[in-house]
Amino acid sequence: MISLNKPSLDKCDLCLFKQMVRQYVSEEDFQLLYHSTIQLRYKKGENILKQGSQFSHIIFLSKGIVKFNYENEFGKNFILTIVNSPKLIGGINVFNDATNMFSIVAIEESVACLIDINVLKNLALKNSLLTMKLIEYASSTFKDSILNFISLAHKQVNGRVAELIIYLSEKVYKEKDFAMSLTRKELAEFAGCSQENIIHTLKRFHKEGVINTDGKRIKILDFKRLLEISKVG
Amino acid sequence: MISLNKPSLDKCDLCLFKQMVRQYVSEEDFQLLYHSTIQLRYKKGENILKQGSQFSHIIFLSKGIVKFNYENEFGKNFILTIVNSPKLIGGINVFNDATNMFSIVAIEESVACLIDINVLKNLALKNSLLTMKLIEYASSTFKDSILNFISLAHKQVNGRVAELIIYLSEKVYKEKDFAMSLTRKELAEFAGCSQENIIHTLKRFHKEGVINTDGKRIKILDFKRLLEISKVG
DNA sequence: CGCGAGCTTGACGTTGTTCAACTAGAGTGG
DNA sequence: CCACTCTAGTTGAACAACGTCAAGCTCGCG
Repeated sequence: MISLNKPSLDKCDLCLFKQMVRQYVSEEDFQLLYHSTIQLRYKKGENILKQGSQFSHIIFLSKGIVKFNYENEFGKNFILTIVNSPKLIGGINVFNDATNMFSIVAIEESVACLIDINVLKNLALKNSLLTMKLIEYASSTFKDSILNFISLAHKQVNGRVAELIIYLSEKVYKEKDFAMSLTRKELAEFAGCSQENIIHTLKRFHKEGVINTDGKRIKILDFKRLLEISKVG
Repeated sequence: MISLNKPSLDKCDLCLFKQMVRQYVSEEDFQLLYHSTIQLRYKKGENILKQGSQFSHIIFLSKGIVKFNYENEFGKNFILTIVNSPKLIGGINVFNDATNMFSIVAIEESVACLIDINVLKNLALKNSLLTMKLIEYASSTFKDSILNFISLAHKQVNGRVAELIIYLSEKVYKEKDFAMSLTRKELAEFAGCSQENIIHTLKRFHKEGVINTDGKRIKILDFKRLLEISKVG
């Protein structure tokens, strides 16, 4: 965590989350929330939220890309999902005050607003509609992650890598031709296989003319074929 | 679905969910909820809730055991988790009115109360605390399922089967020696491997004296060893 | 220039799937 | 009461997928 700025109201206007909250609460309550929010900047690789820590803030990712990382009892990492801004993250267990199920780590320079959970809870107590909207907002991100994870779980590496490329292209980088900020090791943690297997598979796709790889740059050449591979598994 | 009875208030007293709701709403509102609830009995193998269908009821499983089943685009099934009564199930996307992510299927004769989602929503709108409690209640079941699934996802079959046996023993049947109502095929869908692999693995465990298998009956002989296998993966 | 991190390669053994054949028990109908 | 069939379970062999290992490569940086 590098800088700690009180966000200007200008910046907050760009924040979809605050826009949403604003619809349902009074200006007074909004100001309360605004003053209990801190905006932080994260460098690549920094933890925004640590697995096992106490849940204290709702996080709105206003800029950057993050990974949801789960570490098992043997120190092995799995990437549950990767999401792009702007998005409300880490908000699923808002009303379930437990510890965080996973870490959230910036994989590119990111900016996040940390909204105090207790202040938000107090607002929500006064306002059911807000509560519902919060849940709706938070659970959709969560649901996507899970579906993504389920989908990955029982496919062979070919299918998983194909799906992963499509996911990165469509949901994260929003380009058919993108330069990832993920290492091969991270790709492996995402696909749930060994690093070497990722490399072999990418190379195979490259040779077959499905994609073009050049270091961290991936270009999708034959989307239809890629989709087919991802489906057949 | 066999019988369709209006539950007696007596029976409702046993329903943990209704007990919970009762704490937060007026008797009048509770009656409203009560009259919009139907209680159904399901035979083994019957769908309580179908993947892809519209979300219309919150389900309280008052008796029986169910599986959460996910079917992919090729008709292949995966069991996400198996839960025992009493438990609130299928309630995670209450405020996210989408379609159901998975099917819920009775694997033993079960009884469930279907609570009308719109009536509940109206109550929740008047009562934030209820909303929060609902979320809390529903998301804890969901969270467990997910953790369970993540844990299974990246282990080898040995570890997955060991974990599965422990799970069934501790969370579902609550005995070290239990008679499952699951077929080998279902075990395979739970562990995410082939039926034959399940059989081979169970046999190996049997030979090594870790468990005793006799058809659908499983007896854990060496729990410590089983735990070890499940951890190492 | 040398070092280290990330990446690549191919060989090899292990794990897991598929397939085909077989067994056992339950239900059915002549 | 026996033959037939259907389903669940079991077995082992062949084959494919995958992880591991060990070695080498490349690029950026001190």
